[in-house]
Amino acid sequence: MKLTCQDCSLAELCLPRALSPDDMGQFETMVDQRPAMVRGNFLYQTGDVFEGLYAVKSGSFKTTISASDGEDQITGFYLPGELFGFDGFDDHHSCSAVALEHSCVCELPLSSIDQLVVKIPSLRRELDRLMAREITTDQAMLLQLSRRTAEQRLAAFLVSLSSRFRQRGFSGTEFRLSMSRHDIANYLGLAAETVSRLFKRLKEHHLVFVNGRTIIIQDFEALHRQIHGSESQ
Amino acid sequence: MKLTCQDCSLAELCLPRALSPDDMGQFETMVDQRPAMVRGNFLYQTGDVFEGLYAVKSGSFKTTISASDGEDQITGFYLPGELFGFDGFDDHHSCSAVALEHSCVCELPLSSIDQLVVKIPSLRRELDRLMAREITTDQAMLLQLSRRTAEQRLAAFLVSLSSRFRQRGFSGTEFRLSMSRHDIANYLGLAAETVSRLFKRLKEHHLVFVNGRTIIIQDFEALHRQIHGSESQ
DNA sequence: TGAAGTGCTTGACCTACGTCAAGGATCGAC
DNA sequence: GTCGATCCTTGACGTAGGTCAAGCACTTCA
Repeated sequence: MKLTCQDCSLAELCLPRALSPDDMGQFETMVDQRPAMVRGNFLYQTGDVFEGLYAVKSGSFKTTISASDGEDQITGFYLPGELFGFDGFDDHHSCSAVALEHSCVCELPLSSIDQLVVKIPSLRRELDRLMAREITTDQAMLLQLSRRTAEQRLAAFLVSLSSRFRQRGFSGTEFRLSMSRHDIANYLGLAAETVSRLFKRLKEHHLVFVNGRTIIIQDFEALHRQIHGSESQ
Repeated sequence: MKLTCQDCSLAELCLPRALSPDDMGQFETMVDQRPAMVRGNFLYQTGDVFEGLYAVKSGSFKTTISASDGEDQITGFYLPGELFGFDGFDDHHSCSAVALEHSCVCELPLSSIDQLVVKIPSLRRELDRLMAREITTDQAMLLQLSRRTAEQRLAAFLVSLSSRFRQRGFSGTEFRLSMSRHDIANYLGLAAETVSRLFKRLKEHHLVFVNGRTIIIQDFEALHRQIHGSESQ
């Protein structure tokens, strides 16, 4: 029982957003809905042959690259409506994608992409745009990691999640984290203990109410201010 | 007086590498050679409308994103034969490109790209590949910045430059850095003083001979070993 | 209802690297 | 050649955040 893209609640956010109703009809015949995945399942792994792009339908994912020694590095988190897998366009995936919770994706197979972009030039443009955005967010993250304090990184992380949830029609001030403290720390280039201490401080200063993985943003302005240099205290 | 792609010394490295002789003929009618640039000149700046991709013909470039406060973050260095500007596919450039020395680029205008990829499907595939590689290197850099010590980062930087020079037919063991200590530090998320001290140590341990911007790699193996955990001294 | 596993928090301690400051080397302009 | 400006080096010192260790709070499974 397949849900059409037109009926999907994510239609406005997902890839077909850029398409005319006509084109969308063509588009959705190409999209495969994949079986649901449980927490910890791999959608693909480093080195796997590139087969297509994926859109998160429900749940969430992280992508990781493996450090030759020791622990992996998380390179991104993906929420419903977000497209990922661009790292594979060079034939093989350079990272692995793991479900963070019970999740479901739609696949846009490579072969379909090739056929579709010929018929729908605006799709090609949209894919370029998304790929460029992937580059841009990675580079913004580079700046994060090398020029921001632990406090600023966590603030930026929360603000980013908040705005992505809001865009998706969820609350931007109250949400549940699908990733562990450990994952957050890894992504932000910190130790899990540091993240824990920072959450405590945010809570004490009444910027954010934190209870386990439940987040309620209380002072959005102050959080925003923290991202750049301004001392909070 | 325009040099054709066929006669260019970089033909084997640059974008047309993936093309048949026939296609290359078509390709090179579309490429514009830009006037030479001096050190410090901007090829494009953050926010500029995306006009096309650039291939380094001679010299070198850095790309930077601006931190809202204070100093910019360098996101990449580009050597002869390398293509850059992918960050602009989302309509506007998200970073600035600056010449590090007297340099020259070829431009592949966006309009030409659109025309060409229709006629030459392998070009489209090659562009996708390069864009994916840009994502992959950015993500590798994320790992660098969050999981490696200063020493490991500098070793990785030198090894990367070395192999890129070698690929381009230059010596992989003896080369001149076109960027300042400050730029290297910025790129690697370190202080310039730290980079200076690290070069001193590499020299003392006879891994690399360093004299100003001249680099001679003496013990490639040991340098390689440094990239991953193995303690040197 | 308890036992084991996993994730989170907190404290005590330590170190890699940043910052500040000063001096030396190099380069380009005239 | 010499005067500035820029770049690089070196030392002294401070600190943000890592590491280690222990205890707590869940969830899951029987």
